[in-house]
Amino acid sequence: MSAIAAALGVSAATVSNALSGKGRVSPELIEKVRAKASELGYVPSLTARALRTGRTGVLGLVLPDIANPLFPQIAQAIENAASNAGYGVLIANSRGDIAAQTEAIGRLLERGVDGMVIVPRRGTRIADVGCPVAVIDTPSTPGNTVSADHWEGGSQMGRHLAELGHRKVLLIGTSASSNVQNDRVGGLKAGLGAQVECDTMWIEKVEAVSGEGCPLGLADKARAGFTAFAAVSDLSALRALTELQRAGIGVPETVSVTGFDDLIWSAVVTPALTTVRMDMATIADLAIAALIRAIEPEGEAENGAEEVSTGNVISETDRVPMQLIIRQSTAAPYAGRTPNLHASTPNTPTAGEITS
Amino acid sequence: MSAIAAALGVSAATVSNALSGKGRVSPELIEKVRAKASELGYVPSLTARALRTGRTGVLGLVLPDIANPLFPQIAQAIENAASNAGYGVLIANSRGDIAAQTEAIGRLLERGVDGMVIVPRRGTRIADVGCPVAVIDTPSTPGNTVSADHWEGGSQMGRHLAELGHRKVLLIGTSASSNVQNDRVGGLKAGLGAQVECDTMWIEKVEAVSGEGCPLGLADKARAGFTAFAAVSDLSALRALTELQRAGIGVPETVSVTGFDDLIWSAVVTPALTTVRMDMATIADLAIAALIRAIEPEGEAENGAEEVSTGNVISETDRVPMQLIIRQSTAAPYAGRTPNLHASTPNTPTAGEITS
DNA sequence: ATGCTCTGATTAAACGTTTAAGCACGAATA
DNA sequence: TATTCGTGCTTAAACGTTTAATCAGAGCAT
Repeated sequence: MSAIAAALGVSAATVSNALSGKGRVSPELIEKVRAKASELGYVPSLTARALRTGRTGVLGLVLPDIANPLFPQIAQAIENAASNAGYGVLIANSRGDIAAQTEAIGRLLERGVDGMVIVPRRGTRIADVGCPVAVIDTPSTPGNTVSADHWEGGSQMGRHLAELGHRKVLLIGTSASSNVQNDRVGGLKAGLGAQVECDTMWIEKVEAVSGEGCPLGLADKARAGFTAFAAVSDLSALRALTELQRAGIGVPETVSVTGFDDLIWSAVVTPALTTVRMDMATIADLAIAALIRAIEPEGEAENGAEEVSTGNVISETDRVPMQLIIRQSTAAPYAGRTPNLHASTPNTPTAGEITS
Repeated sequence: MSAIAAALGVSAATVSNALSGKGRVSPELIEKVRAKASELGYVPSLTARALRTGRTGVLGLVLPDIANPLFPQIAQAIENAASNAGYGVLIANSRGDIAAQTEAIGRLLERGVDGMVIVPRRGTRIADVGCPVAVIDTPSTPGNTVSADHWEGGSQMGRHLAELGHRKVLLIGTSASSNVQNDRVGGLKAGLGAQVECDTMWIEKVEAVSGEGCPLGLADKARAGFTAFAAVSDLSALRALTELQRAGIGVPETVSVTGFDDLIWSAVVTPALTTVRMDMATIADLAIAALIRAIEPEGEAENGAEEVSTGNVISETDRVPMQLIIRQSTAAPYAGRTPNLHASTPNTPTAGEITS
């Protein structure tokens, strides 16, 4: 920057003003400065700027169990939204335990992030950490900034299943302590309506008894009359799907299987999974926007309130709708009441056809 | 820091020296400074330090298609290794195209990262970017810093299959232009040995003809005598597994299916997938170590070479072994020559057993 | 006693910005 | 004609460190 100033015979301050458009600089000079800057290949030192202004232009992203297959989607969406807004993204993982989570938050704070988005480990509440925080969890948890409307997504899926004619469905979740899973289950039940019988299986509980990775006994359930298995995540859906297939139970001819999140493999397995997808892009946009609103000084806020708020930030809309994606893993139940049984599943050839 | 200096009646420089142990400070004073520092809850300003020293303590991580399900593993391992070494990790995604990749690199550079680890989009070569770079690709590509020994992993898997008695196996990859997939295929062929017949199917090619997500026609292949389907990634393996199951072909009783990478679902599907896992933790450690070696001034390098190198950095070992994980999706072929056919698959009950 | 070296500390500059305050000058106002 | 004002720029301080250079004093050999 001083090089530009020297080359043009002006002061460094003027160059700064010219480039930022803040002070009073003549239009012609601004042009000359711009020209010289790009001629010299000037890139501002974000470090120096950070030191002076106290803002680093970096946001932290803390994720719970990083092994979560949803992570790529989230990270990508956040990174995208942040970099569109001119911010960088520093990652930190709070693998599992709460101690690691607070430690990760501490590390981000030390690096001077201007704010952070946290998708909390299930059940944890984020205390005031000393910088603006956007929490992505589920609308029903207090302190949530923005998230997918998991309840409504479940309800869409429930209606889909009910409309197909299912009257006895098994809901499958992993952990009963997860807010988002509970919301999804709640929505599912609501969408299915009062006239359909449903039961909920929490995988964590059956694994506590029978060991990790144990069979879920889904074939028995099918024999007991369940015609649909609505998992609350695609991973569980995949588990259900393969277990049923292995047992020789046709999906979707005999029973239907559904998931949540539209993970990478959902479209690729046979039969392709019917699922519901969250709109991570707009969730990320909203979260970042809320964060930035808290970070950057409000133009009109003349009086007081100069401090950036240091707690959880809020968004104008805290829930964004999910999208039902109907693929091949759902159909009317084998003994369904719908008359056009086969017509409703044109894309699902029988085993014989698929191998021909 | 000046607060500490004032409280103790010494100069700020002395405090700095005391805390860093660099200058000449009396032991007692060092103690007092330490005490005062923690009493006052002093945290150094990394920004100011960065401005002064020119090093930010931040590493960049640029990932190819961020939707890659391997991403969580990589990100977690890198973040872990970096933060153990006292560095932060800034992420950037080069979704697909090369332009985005160079743009992402540029953004990281602007933020003043001290170095970056790049897992390149398949086929791209990383030019000198102006800071130390660790490339994680595959040992056979030039410029690679460190990576899993994909070839050797393939060879392990090949031997496993050959030992089980398979004599005709189908290799399944997605893209023929991927270096790591080619290495895996090469290793597979070598491990299978000369006496087993094998064919390679590139999914990208069949999808170019039949459309994305089309059936792969694997049942036909099974009927044509292939007894094992060795995919070069777990995603393809999953696709193969479900397609075969759907067609009523038993895995592993009739044919075996294997994958690569031990992704999240591999252990959870039925039958659990036999696969080979890469040791991302030590890969990340090596990459970060190599990077840091290039970044931090060598203690003994008195003369010249003060500049940090600005190109691809090298590691003492460029390949780390993969680990074969044998689960339930592999067994001797139905018509195999091995006499103890059933004894070799104790963990794989038949369909009838699993549903009892 | 004088000069030398070693020790423990201080001073001051520097990193590259931003920004409040000041200054000179010409135009508009009284 | 004297005062005020707006414009276009400069000066200087500040952000919080690090580090080279300097310095005062003590111990020690000459």
